[in-house]
Amino acid sequence: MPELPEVETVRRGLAPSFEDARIVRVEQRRPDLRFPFPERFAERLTGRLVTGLGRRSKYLMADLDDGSVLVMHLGMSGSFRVEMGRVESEEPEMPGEFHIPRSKDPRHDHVVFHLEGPARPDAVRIVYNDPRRFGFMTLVERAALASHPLFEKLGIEPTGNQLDADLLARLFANRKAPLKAALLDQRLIAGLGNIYVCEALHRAGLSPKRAAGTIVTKAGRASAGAERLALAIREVIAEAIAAGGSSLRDHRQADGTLGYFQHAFLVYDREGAPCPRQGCGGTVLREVQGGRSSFFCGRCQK
DNA sequence: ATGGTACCCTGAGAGC
DNA sequence: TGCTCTCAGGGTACCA
Repeated sequence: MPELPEVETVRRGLAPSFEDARIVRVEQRRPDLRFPFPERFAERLTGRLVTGLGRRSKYLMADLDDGSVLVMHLGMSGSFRVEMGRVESEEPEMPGEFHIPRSKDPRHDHVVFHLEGPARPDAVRIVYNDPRRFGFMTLVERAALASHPLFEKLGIEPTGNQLDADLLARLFANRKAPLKAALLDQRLIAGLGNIYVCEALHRAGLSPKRAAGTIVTKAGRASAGAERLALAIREVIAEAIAAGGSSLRDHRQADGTLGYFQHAFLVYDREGAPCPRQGCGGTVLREVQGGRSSFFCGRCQK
């Protein structure tokens, strides 16, 4: 499901169950997802205390008390759900109790973490479900994280003020790849995906097909477009996180609730709709770039 | 180094 | 109903 706002939403949903809990058992139900699980995966996790749950780009990382980090990526279709108590029974939920999401398709429940922790009186299970199996999990020593192949080339987070027009200009200078491709390049900016790139480009009034280097002036300075783009990226990401991410195809968050940012999409998956920009009058188009759909207004995105 | 493509996998929805 | 086709929020390997 995940771009950065969805992964951050998952992190916040899982943190109360994961943090300060002990992993008492791990069910690893197949040898691989996108990649093989590491050797002795379940064994290395069993007995560990989870000291924190973080996020870098689209990766979730659970810090463990032995100095290792459980790194998890959701791919396209991965999701977690939290189960508490006797979820298999038909007992009605207690009033005011959490909604307990049942598995949509238990065949794709690939990993189950059994936890004991202080957050809730009941034992907790965290279940990873991933029909397409583009997600993966691995274990990395914390001291080796920065130099790990997954992380060493990752670009900056599109949150906070670090991403400004000048940095964007530096990253994109002289690049001939389209803006769409440059924004999706995780080595430049880490965490953007197809939806939020489409949305940010529309907000900034920039065409996804325009060469990335053209948002830099001849003098090597950030253009007005670069200013708008940096702002648009930070805003759309912040708004999406605040909304609990986007829930496409009924994809639920860890606590069973749905994010609602999909209702704020201005162009994504809106081919043929009138451009929502005031006074534009254009139409939202869909064109494939690099094998993925770009949604944009052909009139106001230059 | 840079940019483009094919491919990994399953499920949902459209069209016939 | 059932078939076939296309598409899907990601990333990597490999090519020119």
